[in-house]
Amino acid sequence: MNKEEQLIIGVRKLFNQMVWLNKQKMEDSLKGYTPSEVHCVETIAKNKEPNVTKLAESLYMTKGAISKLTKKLMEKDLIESYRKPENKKEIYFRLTEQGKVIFKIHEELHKSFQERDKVVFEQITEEQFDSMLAFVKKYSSHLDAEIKRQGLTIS
Amino acid sequence: MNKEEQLIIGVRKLFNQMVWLNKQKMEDSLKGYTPSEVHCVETIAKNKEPNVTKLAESLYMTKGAISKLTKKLMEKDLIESYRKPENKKEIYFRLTEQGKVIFKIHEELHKSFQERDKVVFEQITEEQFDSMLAFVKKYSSHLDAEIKRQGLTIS
DNA sequence: ATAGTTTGGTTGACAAGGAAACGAAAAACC
DNA sequence: GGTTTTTCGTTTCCTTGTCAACCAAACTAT
Repeated sequence: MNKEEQLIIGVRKLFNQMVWLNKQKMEDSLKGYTPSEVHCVETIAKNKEPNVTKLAESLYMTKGAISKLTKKLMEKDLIESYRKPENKKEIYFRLTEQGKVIFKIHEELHKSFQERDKVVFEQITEEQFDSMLAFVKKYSSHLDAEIKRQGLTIS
Repeated sequence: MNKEEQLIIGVRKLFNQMVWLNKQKMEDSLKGYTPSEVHCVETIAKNKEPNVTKLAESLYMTKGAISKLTKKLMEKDLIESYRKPENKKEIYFRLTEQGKVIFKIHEELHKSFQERDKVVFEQITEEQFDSMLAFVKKYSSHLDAEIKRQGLTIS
C-alpha cells in the first residue's frame, strides 16, 4: 500500500472516529437535537443569507433533504425563514434566540473537543501545521475544479 | 477561527468532496452496486476471517447494518459465508469469484483517483508527507484511546 | 452440572437522506 | 410583451442505517 492510499485511509478512519466520538458527546449536551440539525444550525449561523440551495451546497446534501431539515428546525423553533421583497422565489433562514442558544452550546462543545485533542496538536510544529493546512486547501480546490470540470453540482 | 478548527473544517470539506466526486465515478464503473456494498467487499477482501462484529468495527457501522448488508451481498453473490467447525456462533465471510471481480474493479478505480490527484501530491515533499501520516496516526490513536476511555464500543 | 453473564448475530420499527417529478418564480431570448 | 429555459423549493417514494429487543451460543463461576 503506497503512502497516498495510507493517508486517505488514515484520514477516513480519523474522520469516522471523530464523528463517532463527538456524536456521543453531542447527544449528552444537546439532547433532542440530531447532529445534522445542529450542523445545519451552525451553517446557518456562519453563512450570510443562506437559502435552501446554499445550505445544500455547504452541507453536501440534496435540496430535498435541506427542505425537510429546515422545516423540522422551524417546528423546533431554532430557525426562522424570511424573504426579500424583490424576490418571491428564494427563502432565506436565520437563527431564532433559541437557535442562538443551541449554536452557543455547540461552539462550547467544539472548544471542549479542542481541549481534549490539544495534546496531539501540541506535538507538531507551526510549520507542519501550516503545511497541512496548505495541503488540505490545495487538495480541496483541486477537487472543486474536478467537480466543476465534470459538470457536477450538488443535487 | 483558530488553526485547529480550520484544519478540521478543511478536512471535513475535503472528505465530503471526495465522497461526492468518487460516488459519481463509482456509479459509472460499478453500476448496480452502492458505495457501501463495495466498501464492504473491500473490507472483507482486506481483513482476514472477518465476521459481522469485525466488519462493524472496521466500517464504523452497527452490527445490524452489517447483518443486512452482508445478506444483500450474498444475494448478489459477491460474498459467501462460512463457519468454523469448533464454533457454531460466529459467521465469517469471504469473496466469491464475482466478488473478486468487483474488488478488482474497485482497486483500479482507486488507482485512477490517485492518478487524478497526483498533481496535488507531487507538490509536497517527502518530509511533509511523512509528518502528515504521523500526525494522522497519532491523532487516530489518541481518539481510539479516548473512545476506550469512555467505555464506548462500536454498536 | 447449571445458573448467570457475555458475546455474536438477526429482526422490525423507525428516521434520515437521495432521486426524481413537480409547480412556481425568475431569467434569457426573441 | 410573450415564450422558452433555468432556477428554487417541495413532495413522494424508496433505500440505507440506527436502535432496541431478541435468540442462541459460549463463557464464567460456583
